Amino acid sequence: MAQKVTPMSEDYSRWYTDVVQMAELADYAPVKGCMVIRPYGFALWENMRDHLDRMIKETGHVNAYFPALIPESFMKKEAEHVEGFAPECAVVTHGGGKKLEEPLVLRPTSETIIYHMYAKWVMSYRDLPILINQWANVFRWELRPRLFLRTLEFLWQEGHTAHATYEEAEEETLKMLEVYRVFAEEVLAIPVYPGAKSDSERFAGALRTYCIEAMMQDGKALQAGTSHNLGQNFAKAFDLVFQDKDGETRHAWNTSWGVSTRMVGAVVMMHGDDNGLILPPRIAPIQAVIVPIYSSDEDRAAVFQAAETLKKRLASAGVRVHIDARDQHKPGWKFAEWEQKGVPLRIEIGPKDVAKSQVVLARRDTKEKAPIPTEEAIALLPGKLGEIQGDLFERARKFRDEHTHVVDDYEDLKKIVEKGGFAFAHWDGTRETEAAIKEETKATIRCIPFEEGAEPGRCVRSGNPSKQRVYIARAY
RNA sequence: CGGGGCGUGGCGCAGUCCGGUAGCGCACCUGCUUUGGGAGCAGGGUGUCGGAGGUUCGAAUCCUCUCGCCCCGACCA
Repeated sequence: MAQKVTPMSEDYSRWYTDVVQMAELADYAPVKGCMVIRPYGFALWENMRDHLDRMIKETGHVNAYFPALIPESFMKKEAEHVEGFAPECAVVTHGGGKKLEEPLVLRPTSETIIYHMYAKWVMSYRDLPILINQWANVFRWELRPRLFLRTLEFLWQEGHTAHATYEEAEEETLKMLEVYRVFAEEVLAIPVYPGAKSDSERFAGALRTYCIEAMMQDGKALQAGTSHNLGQNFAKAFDLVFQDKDGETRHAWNTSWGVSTRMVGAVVMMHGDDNGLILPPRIAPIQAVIVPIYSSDEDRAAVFQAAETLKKRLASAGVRVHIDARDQHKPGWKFAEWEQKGVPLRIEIGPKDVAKSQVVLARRDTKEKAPIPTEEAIALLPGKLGEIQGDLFERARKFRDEHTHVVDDYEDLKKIVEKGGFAFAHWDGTRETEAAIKEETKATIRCIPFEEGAEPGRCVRSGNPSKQRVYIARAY
């Protein structure tokens, strides 16, 4: 630590990398494209994971674990799936000192092995639905890795369900997208646009893909979660059939949905500033850090006693508190370090405070700092954390709204995505137009919203009739 | 896979053009003074100069090969 991060305005990419490393969220591993998630980063991920896990369980799902090694032949059973994932698969060819008869793929996602197993477990409509989630690592051989955003191995949850009808599968797909929206907005304080992906952005093997799209502070889009209605594509490839009420044998309908450690990157890019990370209180590993200030031994003892008492009382009020008891650093150094690490609230206690039964409270996001009577601080702190959570979301939403522009002119669209921001424009719905836009602007159709912009118009690129507006932006 | 940059104490770098005792900052250790926004002084330890060959009396420096990483562009959560 003891260094400053590159200012966001100077170089956004470097700012991001600096923040991640200086906050000790992650570090580069010896293998290119791999990273180590450090304890502080992992604590953050655990908090995110625990919230989401609860939400997934509350919607009726159970956790299980499927293996990371998948027979290569499985990956080839669903045509689109093979084509989509083949280039980024890592393959194990040797084991036990011998060349394997059949190579094993390190899962890039687990549809194939999971539906193979479901096929064994399902006989009748009474066995449906199957609502399973797993927390796992997956591997995708990315050519251009970035900490948390794109690494060869990453952590995620993947839900895989099987249903008796199309309608039920579609309902499940949308239900989980909504879970993700709530998770992003209420837990991570990241506002998102939910919607559907265009055909060319669809998951390999899915009927339809839905997503939530967030806007980072450089105006680029980040896909924060996806939910797929897989139709019967995998059921057909893996003989996942059941006997229905009427005695007929039918293929099941599947869905899958996932959120990954990429979300950690989203939190960094969404809320951070030039002093480092800013964490939403709901997921911050430490919500309030107490920095004791002292010079003489007597002061030190008195200050620490006050700090310990305060810590106990706050902890019993449900606040995650940490006392920075290190002797080797001066208070100013500690202030800077905890700011880099994004701790929402800092509590300073010095001899003057002890004498007056007060503490100094400082907010990470607004930099506000003021003395406050200790009793009052204890009473108001949980609420303060909630207020910060809300303010972060509002600030992010304001930023996003200010950088989302309704456009009807192609030149305007080019300028907007170049500068950083979302264009909300009409699109004729064709693959050709989408490809042309991408070619000419490096921006893609991020999502087709469910309701907003559903009025007829003319495609911003082709001039052909359009049924509705879509979000277009450059993306991570 | 194309373009660019870089490998030298734990970290960040200088030294390489023009070969001649391997240096600086930070960090670390000890001591004293300090402590309300990244402390000061004194003392101390730290290197197969990414690797392999070669040229030379002598290579971090020159030559050949090689490995790795980072950044920017085409694909992806």
